Amino acid sequence: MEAAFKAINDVTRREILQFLMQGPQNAGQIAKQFDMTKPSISHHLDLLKQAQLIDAVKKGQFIHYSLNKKGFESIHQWFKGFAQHFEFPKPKIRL
Amino acid sequence: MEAAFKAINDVTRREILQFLMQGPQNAGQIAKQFDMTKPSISHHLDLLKQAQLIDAVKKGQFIHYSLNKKGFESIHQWFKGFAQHFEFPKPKIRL
DNA sequence: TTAATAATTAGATATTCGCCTAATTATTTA
DNA sequence: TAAATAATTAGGCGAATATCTAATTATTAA
Repeated sequence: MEAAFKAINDVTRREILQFLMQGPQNAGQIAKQFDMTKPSISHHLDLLKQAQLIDAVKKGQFIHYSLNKKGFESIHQWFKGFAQHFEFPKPKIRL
Repeated sequence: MEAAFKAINDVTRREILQFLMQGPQNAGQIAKQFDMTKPSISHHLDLLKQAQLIDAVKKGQFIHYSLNKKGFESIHQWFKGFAQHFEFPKPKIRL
């Protein structure tokens, strides 16, 4: 969970996730979307993978990246409690 | 939104949010929960406030902190798109 | 088997982050 | 009004982060 919070705390990585909503893409296609070097993107992909927010599958010399449900679930898990809190606030004591 | 992602990317701040689910608390009560100096906690509270994840109301020499729906909504907003992508079970709660 | 392509790993650097101690501001109490 | 209490602000420091260039690994094509 730690890794997921860390991963989404960066604009570029969040944009990579959004881009991947269009479907799987290889590292080069992803890098092309950003004004940033490939090594930098590669590093971001690594952090997203560590957080299980994306999956990587090697196909020849390409690596196809796609969204991975697991990382999102761990964030969702954390978030759920607060969602409930706002729906069912502690009753205020009435005198 | 930027501020919210930043704010939740820290264990202490996430624990502060959890503690506040019990209800509003002043800065001293919050600081007592953690093995950390008051200035450090004060800094964390500031970041949480910037992210609108908490509210601060001064009552005499005390400042009462409580959860603020707005910050959570901004996270939810981002998350929603991915939830749809994965078709997570629809939440019973809408923020 | 050499060259080209896709991507990562390594190393350096500037910036941000989290924590501390010391000082300051604001409020209440003696 | 002076002392005590609650909390923040200021300044400093080591660790983590984001980015770059250069080098490396792996695969495909000539």
